[in-house]
Amino acid sequence: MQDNPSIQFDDQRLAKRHQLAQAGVPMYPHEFRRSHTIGAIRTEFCDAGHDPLPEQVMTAGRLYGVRDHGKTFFADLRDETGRIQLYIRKDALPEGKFQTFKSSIERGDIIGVTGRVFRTKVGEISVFVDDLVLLTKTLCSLPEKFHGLTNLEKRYRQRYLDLIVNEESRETFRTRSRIISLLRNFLSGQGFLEFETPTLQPLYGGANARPFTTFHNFLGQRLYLRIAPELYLKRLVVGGFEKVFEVAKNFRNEDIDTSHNPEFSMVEIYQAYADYNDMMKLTESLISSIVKEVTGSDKLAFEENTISYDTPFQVMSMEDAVRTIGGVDIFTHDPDTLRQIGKEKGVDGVDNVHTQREMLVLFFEALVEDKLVQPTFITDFPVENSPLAKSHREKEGFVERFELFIAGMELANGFSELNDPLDQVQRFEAQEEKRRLGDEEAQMHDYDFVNALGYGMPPTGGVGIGIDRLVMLITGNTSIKEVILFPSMKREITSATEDEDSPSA
RNA sequence: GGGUCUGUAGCUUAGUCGGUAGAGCGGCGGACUCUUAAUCCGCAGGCCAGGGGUUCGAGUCCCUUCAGGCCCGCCA
Repeated sequence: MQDNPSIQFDDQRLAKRHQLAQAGVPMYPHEFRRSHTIGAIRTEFCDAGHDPLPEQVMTAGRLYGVRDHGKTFFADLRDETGRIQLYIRKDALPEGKFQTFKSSIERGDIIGVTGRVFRTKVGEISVFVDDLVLLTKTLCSLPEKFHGLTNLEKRYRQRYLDLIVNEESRETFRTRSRIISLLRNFLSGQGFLEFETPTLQPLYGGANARPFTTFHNFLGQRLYLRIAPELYLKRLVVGGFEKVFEVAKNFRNEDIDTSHNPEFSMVEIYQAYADYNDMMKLTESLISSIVKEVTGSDKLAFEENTISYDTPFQVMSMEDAVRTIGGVDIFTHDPDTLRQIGKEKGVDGVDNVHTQREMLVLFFEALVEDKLVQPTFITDFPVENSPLAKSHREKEGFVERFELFIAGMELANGFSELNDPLDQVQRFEAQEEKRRLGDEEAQMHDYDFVNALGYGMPPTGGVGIGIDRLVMLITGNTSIKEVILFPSMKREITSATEDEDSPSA
């Protein structure tokens, strides 16, 4: 049976399965109608006494601890709503059931029980089992009951197993789901419409990143997995939808680390007749309301810090941030002096740039970013780095753009959207020039998009918020892999894949 | 890409100076009708991540491959 080393069924469990089959016990019945979930039993019968209540309940779940006392068993049964103890007595079960249970049903199996609720003499609410039925025989044995599964690689690769045994992990993903649903409610409540735009795109745009490339056989054409939904969502604003958003999976062909996964989730939001100030207001109210709703507090611990999500968040221009936090007043120095200062302060890349504005960005990244622990909007970026943002209404050479930093992480990025089609053409051309010079992450010239702008997009504010990082902050996880159910992992080479042509098949 | 640490039974792990690979949980057999990391007695279970080397002898030392963690670089 175990010829294929990729299959990790447990021989001892296979033997039990065989026993059950011989005895004609159904191992994978089609349904089981519960009268109560475990959580419902706990609420409804919380004041049960030592004598079993008259009412019979039917409930189901996975068996965790099984404590064998000879002619009785105590066992822990768990479903999504909670855990409850079963009290199983030989003399209470139908003829033969006890023996079947004892010999062939074990920890990890999924069973349904019929019984009556009571409280044990040490005070634990339990189900006095009158009958039980096997609902799913498991063939893989569960990790140890006390230490559980701690091996990170295994937790990520076999997330289902992590979820079975690690309540904290289950709680993290429950919270993640809740955050996304609150996000949708928040935006819908303000009149935003949710749309879905292409994931497979003939051109990629909306961010600076290397894409994944694929090929459509029928079209005979190369396609890219989107790096951002931005350019499509703005087409919707051109089309007359004034408040739109998309909860989008983005794909970026870049390295993997504790804050980057090749595919990640982002919500992008666009609002007509709004500017970047409005989008900052929207962003902070969205984030702080989700934090409060999920945790019941506006202060959260993250790493060694306590982060306050009280609004308003701090706002600082990039120039001010570099001056007050980085200690360098960029525009009082010429580029050569800045290069000198940069080298002294360990700022990378100063040899490759020549303007004060470019220096500003480098100084910001090196000296300021990771010091922004409390929620802080950094505003007004140099035009060179922001081909889709509108020029600043007051500061020459800058755009109306902001990024939100929390705990040193970039959490959101938004701007007053560029809607002047000619300006957009020039920005794309500048990007094309960068591409020609070998910048693989410069943006592609999207002619259909500029034509869309040619039909007129109202003044619009937009923002993208990283959902994975938001979940990290709210759940207190410092690795993005802890908040992505199935994080990208390198393929394992098993002996099965090496021995494709062995006679095992 | 660089550095560093890790990989031993299904899981959690011990393994000293290089000398027969040890435990707990889980499993199996036995005892036990209010336990909860149940308890007690007994048993089985290991290609020490893979490959190569040094050695009389390697889980242990060396080289290398694979996978993962962390830090740095790269990257919105």
